Amino acid sequence: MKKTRTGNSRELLIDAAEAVVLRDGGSTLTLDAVAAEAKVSKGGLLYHFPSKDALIEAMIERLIRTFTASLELALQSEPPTRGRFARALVRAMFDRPPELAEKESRMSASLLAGVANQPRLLDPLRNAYARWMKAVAADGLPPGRSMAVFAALDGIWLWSLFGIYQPTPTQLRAIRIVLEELIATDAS
Amino acid sequence: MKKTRTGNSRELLIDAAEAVVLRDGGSTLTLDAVAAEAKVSKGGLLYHFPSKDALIEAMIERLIRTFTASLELALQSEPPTRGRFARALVRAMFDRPPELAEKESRMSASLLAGVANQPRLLDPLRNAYARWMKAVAADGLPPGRSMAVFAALDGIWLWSLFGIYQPTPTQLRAIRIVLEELIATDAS
DNA sequence: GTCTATATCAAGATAGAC
DNA sequence: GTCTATCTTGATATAGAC
Repeated sequence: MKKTRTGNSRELLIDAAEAVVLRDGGSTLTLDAVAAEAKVSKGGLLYHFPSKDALIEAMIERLIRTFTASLELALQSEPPTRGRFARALVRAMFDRPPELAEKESRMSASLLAGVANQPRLLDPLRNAYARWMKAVAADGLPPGRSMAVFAALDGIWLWSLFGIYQPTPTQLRAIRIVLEELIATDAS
Repeated sequence: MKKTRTGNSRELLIDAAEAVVLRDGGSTLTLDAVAAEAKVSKGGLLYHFPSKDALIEAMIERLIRTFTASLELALQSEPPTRGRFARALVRAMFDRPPELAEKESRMSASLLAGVANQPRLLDPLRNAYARWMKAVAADGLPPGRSMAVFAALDGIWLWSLFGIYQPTPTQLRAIRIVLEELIATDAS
């Protein structure tokens, strides 16, 4: 713990930024709003994050860390048999506390939206996916299965991200069963 | 053809807006840029679309119409057996000319991004999904199958939308086969 | 490290002439 | 229906004091 640095302030500022997005939506993510939320002046904020992009990048990285953590957790309790990674993905997506999932959805949507035109900011996400896709490829199932499961989960995520469609709990259960069968069934 | 109205001008302006987005990205979709592209003044543009939101809404509606049309086409050549809608979805997504798909992806991403904070503008998309989900529910397959297929297609779409991950042709083929088997296989 | 004050700018929208 | 000119706002970022 030698290096406290400015690390803690940064985390607090990211907290504030998240609070703003969750409370008022992504379009209100302005430096003023974040500074106010953190009870800091804009100058103070800009000391830690020299630009708004830097702030957004940090928010994205935190979001990825959070998801990665719950994926790791799910992985640990999966037996190392074929389809392990796919099973962990399914659990990480479906078994997340609903209100947490809802928050992360809104956060993700706002960030994706704010960032879609500056592809560079999505690099951390791209890197994360590249890693996951490697795991998918090494998952031991017949070709395409794990990736199809991954895609389906991301499809549901997309619907929720932009409020495009809200599956009922029954529908979600049905989809989950289909995906789990896809993982469990032997190649045809 | 009695009502020509301002319809044609509107279409030309939407063409221009699309051209701007495709050439320079979504963040450059400004009234000035669209007006310049259409060789019209900003005032002229605003005569037809009283606000930028109105323009974006029209762009979204056109995009939905386009996709709906190719889905209808795919539907027509599918035999009316169980899983018809799911099969049509698969074909509409996979068999689209690649460079067209790429354009539509970029368009969609820019529009989604610009609009994520004003959920009302996504209403046309929500309505379209509501219709499709009805068709999915009536598709005749075991519960969750058609919807899982739909989700998987949208997941791949999401990856492409934001350039998150680019599946190889081999991977795409493998996924497609998995999905088609999911549609064709009897309930387990 | 944090603050205030200010520069700068881009963009949406309005008004009114033609 | 289309144009020019202008208003207004809201946001990023900088400069420099404390």
